[in-house]
Amino acid sequence: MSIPHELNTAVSTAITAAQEAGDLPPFDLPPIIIERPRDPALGDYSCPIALRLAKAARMAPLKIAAAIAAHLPTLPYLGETAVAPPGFINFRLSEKYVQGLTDSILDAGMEYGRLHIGDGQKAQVECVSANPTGPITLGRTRGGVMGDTLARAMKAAGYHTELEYYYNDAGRQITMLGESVQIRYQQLLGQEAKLTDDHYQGAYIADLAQELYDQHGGDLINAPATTFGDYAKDKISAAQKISLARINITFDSYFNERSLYDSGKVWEALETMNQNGYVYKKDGASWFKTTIFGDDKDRVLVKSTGEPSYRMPDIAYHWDKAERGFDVVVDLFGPDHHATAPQVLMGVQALGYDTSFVHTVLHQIVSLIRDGRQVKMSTRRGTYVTLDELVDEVGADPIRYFMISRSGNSPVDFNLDLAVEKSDKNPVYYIQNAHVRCAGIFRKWAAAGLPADADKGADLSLLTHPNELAFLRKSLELSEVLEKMVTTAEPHHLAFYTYDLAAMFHPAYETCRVLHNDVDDETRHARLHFYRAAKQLFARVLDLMGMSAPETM
RNA sequence: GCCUCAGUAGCUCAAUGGAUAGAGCAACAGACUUCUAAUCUGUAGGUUGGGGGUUCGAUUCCCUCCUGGGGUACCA
Repeated sequence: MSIPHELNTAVSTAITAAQEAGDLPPFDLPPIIIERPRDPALGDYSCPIALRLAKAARMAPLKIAAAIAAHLPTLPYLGETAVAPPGFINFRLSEKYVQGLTDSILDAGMEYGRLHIGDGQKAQVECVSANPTGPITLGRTRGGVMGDTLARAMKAAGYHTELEYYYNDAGRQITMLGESVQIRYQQLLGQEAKLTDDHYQGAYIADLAQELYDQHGGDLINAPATTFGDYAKDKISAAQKISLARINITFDSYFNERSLYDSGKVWEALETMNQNGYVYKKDGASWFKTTIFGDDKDRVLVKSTGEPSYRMPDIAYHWDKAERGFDVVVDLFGPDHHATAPQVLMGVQALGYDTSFVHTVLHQIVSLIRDGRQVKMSTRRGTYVTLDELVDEVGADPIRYFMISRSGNSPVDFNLDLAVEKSDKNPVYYIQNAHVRCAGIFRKWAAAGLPADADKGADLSLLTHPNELAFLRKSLELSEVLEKMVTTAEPHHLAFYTYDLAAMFHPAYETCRVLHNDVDDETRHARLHFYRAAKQLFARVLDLMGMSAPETM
């Protein structure tokens, strides 16, 4: 159990004990909150419960705080506990405990920060879910990085987590894809054929047509559009997987939209919604009474052509998720889906399911900045920048970092110049350089012929510099950050935390040298241990973000 | 019109209803015979869009107005 949770319990028992002793009157206990004080000088943790109890207890907050503090059980890792106006109870970790965090980090290794709040629970994160009709765009990339980062955090929190990609291999978009390739193919054969505005314009369409021509010559001239569509979607989907793998996103499962038709799930869902009284016919189409759920108008489920609208299979898909029994499902949607995401959940409710297990995470757009100016992109004209192009230009690590460097509610301005800059202005570089600096110490140590395990059994009480202690205190926060990420489904907390961690590391590196002549052997060994732990911790947090931890740069 | 996101330092953004609203960039002033200065130290910078309300306490919750982005298909 993490320290905030233990403090929570401790405060709770202290209040009960104070009440039994007659130091506090009886009252209903509101939720106890343990937080980090704004000013670290006040302590490591803080509890404002006394302020909240003032009214119910009819006592001055300061007196309540004192009564609680007097009944607190002793906890091994705590130093002093103080009561401060207007009524805070402030907790401070003992220095010995903080110094010992080096061992905690090294013992836990790549499991450091592990939580148990998700133990025994099944979770799913769904993201990207682009149609296999073109390259991965930056918007989908953002959702993918956010989703993958959340999935990593959820695994660290104990959830059995799978990352899923909903593969839209049915419907109108695939039809248009097939026709687009077919038309390009016909053009290669010198036939009169033209793309309309609804077709895909990108150069990759012509490339696919050329591939088919190279393989089959003119033999496909009478083949149906589906022949071209099936070929194109398989090729494009394979390319999408490769693109995403380049930024360390690999999916545990691909869910095919087509399977929802093959299994009859789509029509079964419609029928069930109909039986539950949520569907009616109008103008030859089947409508979903979303207004029952507060929508401003009803929505079409099946078009008058008899073809389901995109909504119908999406509902069936989420119905399937509900039946698969996940305890938590996280769905990531870009700004173009902000309106439709709630409609899908309404559908699941119309099917008789509680949808509170689904967390929809929305994010805003990504724009590229080059030379201080926004890069113009247009999906229609096919002049958008793809994930592959971005990886080619800046590499995977900056993409992973910058895509979670803002709250999903804020747009991301991806600065191409900054992303590759080798200086402290570039947060990616700044963070990774902390790991590099640690690695440098061990390289130098080995080059000097010193024993690799010299820090074994080192006297950790020599780690007394405020910069060292501040870094170690920060290291303890990882599990709290992971918990916040999981409970709020907000991955940006990890990006900020990691930056802060680096900002606490570099001052320690400047002030607490290892190999300098004026450092005595005892201190030298303790510090070597400190940097061993620091290196391990940066490897850990970088891994949680899907980034590399380089030895040199 | 309706839905949604945003409005916080010059700029880009943080801040589970708590203490003096924080970082980075930009600006200014300093620090290298260095385990790579690929960094550090310091200064300055605020009516949290306006106005109400709830609360012991509001950037945070509620109402209202203003401004900007996105969405508002029998496309996905």
